[in-house]
Amino acid sequence: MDAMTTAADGRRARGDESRRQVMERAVNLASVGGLDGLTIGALATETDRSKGGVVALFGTKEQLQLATVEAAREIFIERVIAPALTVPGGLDRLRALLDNWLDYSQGRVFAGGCFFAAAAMEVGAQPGPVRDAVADAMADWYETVRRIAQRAIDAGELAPGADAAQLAFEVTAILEGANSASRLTDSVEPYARARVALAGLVQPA
Amino acid sequence: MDAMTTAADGRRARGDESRRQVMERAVNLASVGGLDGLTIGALATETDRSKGGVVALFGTKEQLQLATVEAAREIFIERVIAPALTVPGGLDRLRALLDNWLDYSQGRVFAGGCFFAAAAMEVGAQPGPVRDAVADAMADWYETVRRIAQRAIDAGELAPGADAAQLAFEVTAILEGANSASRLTDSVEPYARARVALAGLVQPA
DNA sequence: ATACTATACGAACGATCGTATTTACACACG
DNA sequence: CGTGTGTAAATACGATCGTTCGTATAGTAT
Repeated sequence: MDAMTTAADGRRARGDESRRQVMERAVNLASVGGLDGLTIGALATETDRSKGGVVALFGTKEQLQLATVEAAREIFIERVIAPALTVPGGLDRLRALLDNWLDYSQGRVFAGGCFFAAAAMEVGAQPGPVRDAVADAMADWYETVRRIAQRAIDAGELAPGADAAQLAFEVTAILEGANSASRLTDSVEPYARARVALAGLVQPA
Repeated sequence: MDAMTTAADGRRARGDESRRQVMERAVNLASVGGLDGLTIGALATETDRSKGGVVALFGTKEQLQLATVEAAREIFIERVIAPALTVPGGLDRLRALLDNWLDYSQGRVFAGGCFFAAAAMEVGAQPGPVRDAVADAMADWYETVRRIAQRAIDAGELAPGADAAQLAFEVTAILEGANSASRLTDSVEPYARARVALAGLVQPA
């Protein structure tokens, strides 16, 4: 029993590829119909698989939901956070982060807009592992914004006495507000309003 | 056939009372489990009725959802908007409106926090009459904030050149952000942050 | 008295839900 | 080569979904 079982297993590779394909659909279905509206049967049909096949890959529905949250998290990091980390820390990085988020939401990386904004409202009042996973992801995001903002403050590029946590709250609220309003009004105007608001919140000292 | 059929109909009165009782439960169930998670069977069980009885009162599930949105709207108006309209127009009325909203959300008038914030994220990507009803309610709310803010601007109690629509967007985003964060973190801290943010947005000229 | 309407129930419908079981096949490894 | 394990389908299970139906009761209207 090797501690590191050789990665060259045709079955594992095949299963991983299947999981990847199913997940690609799952995150989009969930971003539209919610994590609860994401059903094993519909997921199987849309990926040309049997229900049993999906169950074999992910187990119970709750495990499927947790895997979906994790997959969405990876996409979010790849699209929003990682590119911002290539920008020098400070105000520029903070601006890049927020721009990335607006592009991610407006560009409908997930069919239903921001996956986590929808998930947070859906499971926010329903205790359980799925809610915890979503709450963790949101806390991570909030903390990322706070940390990057703090660095901009420390660098003297924002008001010296500014409260990074307060700024993170306001900034994330504006972002989510744009996402929500845009979906409900089928308009991109809220994103323009968000950019105006953010310009006011994130400006040189 | 009178144009105005007399209101004194024992059957109507009995039905209206039944509808009222069922709706009282429906809005709370929906605020926790969503408009889709609101099932006829569960609603019947919780109100000690048969499924057929609930169907007789509301018709299809979609009609039940529409009635639920309308009932929530009335409660929202009663708790948030109406009390603010008793305050003299201007900055005071705007502040009263926002305070009422925070009390309404934090006080959990609906078990799951703001009914419309949850409903908007749930049905925002699902076209249909229910989405339209929620969008209407949200547009009304946004317009109410904008109108009251405009009056404060006209009265010279806010920055003269301020854009009421932009202010309404920012203010509602902060409110929803507090509601969402509070639910996910089981904390009232977001409401304090919201009050700080609103104090900055809504301050005398 | 009669016809009509508005609740309300209880039972059943077909569909779909999540899950479990069984079987078949592909590949790894001793 | 044979044994074990992971992938996947097929099938079936009980539960619950939304809806429909038939029936009963109560109140209104003619």
